[in-house]
Amino acid sequence: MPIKVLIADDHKLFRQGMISLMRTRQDLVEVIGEAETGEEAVQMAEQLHPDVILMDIYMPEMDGLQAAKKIHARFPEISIVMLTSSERDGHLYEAVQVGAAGYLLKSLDADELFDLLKGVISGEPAMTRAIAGKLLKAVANRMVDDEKGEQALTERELFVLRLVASGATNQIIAEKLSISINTVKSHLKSILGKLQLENRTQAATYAMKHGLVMPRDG
Amino acid sequence: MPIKVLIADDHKLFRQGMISLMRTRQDLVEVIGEAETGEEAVQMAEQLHPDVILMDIYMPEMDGLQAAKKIHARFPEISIVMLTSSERDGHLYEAVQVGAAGYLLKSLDADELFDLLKGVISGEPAMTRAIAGKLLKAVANRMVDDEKGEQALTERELFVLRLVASGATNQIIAEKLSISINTVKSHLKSILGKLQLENRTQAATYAMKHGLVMPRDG
DNA sequence: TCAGGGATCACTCTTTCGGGTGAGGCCGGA
DNA sequence: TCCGGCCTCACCCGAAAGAGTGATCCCTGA
Repeated sequence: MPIKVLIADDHKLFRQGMISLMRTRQDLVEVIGEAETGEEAVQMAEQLHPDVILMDIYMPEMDGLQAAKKIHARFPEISIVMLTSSERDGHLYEAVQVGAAGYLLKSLDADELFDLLKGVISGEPAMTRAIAGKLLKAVANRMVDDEKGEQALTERELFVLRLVASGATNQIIAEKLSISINTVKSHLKSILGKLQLENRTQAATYAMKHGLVMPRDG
Repeated sequence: MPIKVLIADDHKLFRQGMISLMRTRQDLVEVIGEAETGEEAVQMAEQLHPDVILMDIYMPEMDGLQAAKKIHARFPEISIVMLTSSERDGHLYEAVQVGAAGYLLKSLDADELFDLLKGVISGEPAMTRAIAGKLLKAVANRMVDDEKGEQALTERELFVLRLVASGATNQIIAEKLSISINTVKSHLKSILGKLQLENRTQAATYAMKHGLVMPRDG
């Protein structure tokens, strides 16, 4: 019995390509559905109960990480494998946190993908060595950070940081969050302190590097 | 005789998917090669002389737009169709200027792609109505020639931009380049003008998005 | 109950940005 | 030869940023 796969990706050409590819390995995998948005992915996961969902991150309406979170909460038996072009570490970490069973890049080879899918249904994580290495480092760094007493950013600070990265001035940020510019400065100072940065420009590049911003192109 | 196609995209899975798709229409198209980087695309265009190149924009080493420019200059008979997920207008305009014969989104349907490819080899532009509409508007607004056209940064400006993205202040940049802070300001003003940005923070995120900064571990 | 952290805000002060304007030297194309 | 772009620099000025200090309110955990 082939592995039942749901493909969630907003690029129709990519979906069609994957379907065409998987048709060459009908013994192993069977695409039982496609979703174009995160919303659709959640609905189809409920209706079709696939074994595995190949989920992109950038999708309209609801991104793949949010969709994965919802699906994993309701159907933990479904293995969700993020299949994306994003090499942002932040996306990887978030994927792990929302319960993804794997994180693969679209630069992967099709045969490797098939191999990893075989493992996934028996509970193995689907990821390349490079990705696994990143996770290890992250865990190690997290421990080091904890010992150092380094603090994570609060929700509010993350929000401010995202806006800073978008190029917004403190005044604009204040208006968007309906708070005073003094508060924005206060948050920003806290951000710079926690991340050991010197100015908003460094904060912006930090945010980009760690995938805290979601550009709608790529 | 099928249309000879070269696929340039850094995502192996996407390339394999496209090849698998095109194999279903062997009467119409034949994939004669793949390229993973812009560099490779230029080389393979020279070696293989395809009829059409399906070119992604984001690629390592050299992006698709630069590659298209080089290829078009040397082999104007090759039709270069940008096949990307970028809905950024700037990319579209730039594509037109480097001589691309078409601009398509990956959200396209495979059958539509095949139809458009048929037209391309007889000289028709490959684009959807939505894209064509954008171009019309741009021409009407004289945006292509007047504003979006000349947005190429000079070497000096690129250098300044990279330093801006690293979080350096104008003073620091001036010291690193051994010029006065006034000159740095002058360059930065020019950068902001060309890229239609408002401040250095936006310039920094722009630099990150366009890979102008050397990626570091972290 | 009390300490501590988070979110909010005010006020001051110095530095940095970024716009405006103008200008000189250099170099390559029309 | 002249025009235009590039790189360089200067001065002015208002706006924005960022450091410093202190304060209030709320919530949570020891």
